[in-house]
Amino acid sequence: MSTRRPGLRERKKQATREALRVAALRLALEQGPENVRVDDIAEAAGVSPRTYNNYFSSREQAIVAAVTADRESRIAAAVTARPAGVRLSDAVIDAVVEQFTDPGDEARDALLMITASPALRETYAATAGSLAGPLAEALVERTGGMDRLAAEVLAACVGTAAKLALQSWLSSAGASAGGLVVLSGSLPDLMRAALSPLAPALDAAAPASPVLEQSGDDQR
Amino acid sequence: MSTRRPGLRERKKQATREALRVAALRLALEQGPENVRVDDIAEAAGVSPRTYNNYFSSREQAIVAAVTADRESRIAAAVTARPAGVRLSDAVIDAVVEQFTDPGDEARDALLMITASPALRETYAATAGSLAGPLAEALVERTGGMDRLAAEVLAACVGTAAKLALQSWLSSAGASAGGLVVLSGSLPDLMRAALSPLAPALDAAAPASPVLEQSGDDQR
DNA sequence: GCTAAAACATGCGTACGCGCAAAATTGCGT
DNA sequence: ACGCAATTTTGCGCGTACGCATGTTTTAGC
Repeated sequence: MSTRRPGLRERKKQATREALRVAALRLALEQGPENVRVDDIAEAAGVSPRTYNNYFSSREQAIVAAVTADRESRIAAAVTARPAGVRLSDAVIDAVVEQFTDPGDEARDALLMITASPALRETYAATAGSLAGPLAEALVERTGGMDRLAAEVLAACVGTAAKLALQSWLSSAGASAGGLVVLSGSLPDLMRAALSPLAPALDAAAPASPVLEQSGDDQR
Repeated sequence: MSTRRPGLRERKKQATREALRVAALRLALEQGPENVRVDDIAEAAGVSPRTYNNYFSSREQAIVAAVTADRESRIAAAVTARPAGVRLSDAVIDAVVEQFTDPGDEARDALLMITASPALRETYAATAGSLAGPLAEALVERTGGMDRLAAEVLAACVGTAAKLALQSWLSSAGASAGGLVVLSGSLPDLMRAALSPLAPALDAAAPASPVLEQSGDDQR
């Protein structure tokens, strides 16, 4: 009675998804992203090509998913894990920067590959825009009842800023008319710079109920 | 005394693009969005199917483009056109709301159709996220030298907020686990509500605006 | 334990997205 | 006016995305 809840069916689904992620990443690393067809990935994962598209709607998604995986929920968790005293903006920015700038895993070479392929870059950057859901939840929880729409908006904006930072960092080219210009800088610095314009909005949205909990409410 | 000389070549390009937009919208309205193939649109516009994809990278884009067209530049123009005294947040919010909530044209039925099709809804909402470029330019110009990255970030966030507002407005369904919940409201109100959390960030980013400062605090 | 319902995997067929290279069109110099 | 260079259009082909129908597995109900 230990591993009950997920149900056998759901576990198989997750296993298949995992297998596809792993296979996609491995093949992409071995043969280069452009030389991998979905049929190859499906075959390596032991499923039919059609099944692949039941899990990922594009070839790049599977490869990138192997790196991003559950980053969204990790960020949300990191936000709620911050001590209650720190300002909301600091909590959010630190959490996002921490989760994005720490490849940690063996994903280093994977990130290198993603950097090299425009299609993968775009998909990778797009994942940053998808952290809205869990983060919004975390915002509501942390502020003790922030306006729901405001939380959604701010979470989505954080994702947008992170996405911009990633794009800037990954670009180094294609800065044509109206494009971004400034690069040069480490990813943590760049991401902080991209997120800092949002700090006033985050702090301004937190005043709903300044309930103080365990320790002192004042910080720094 | 006519307009500039974009060159005959460029005019033909715009004409082709226009023809594709019009044809796509007309066919979609007549036969329903799902019953229109790109070949049909291309044929109606008098070009080859391959040429279609030189102008639009998806079937939905052409249909939606007939409605959105040059909304991005109109918003940017509206921002710069606001008198210099008003706060940046008011200028931006008013401009965005004004441009998004005025279908004006005969696009009313088109919007109705877009509302009905999930694929079109997504593409339509995505256009909101694409107003970043011109708007960032307008922000820099209006504030007289805002940080470039900050301008990009804030412009993109305005687009994100507008996109969220549109999605909420267009949804009325599919609010499953973690999704948005409360809707019910006119689009202008909804969009103002979605944009207001960003007001502090916008005002904080305006460096030197020694003008009137009213105590209006729309943020509770 | 058996049966019905639901969910999933798979094959097939259609349409789409786009890279590539040849053909057509336009811009410009002389 | 002519021809060359740049740009655009077009046909072709490959790989992808997905709806639909079917067989198979899992869950639910009795």
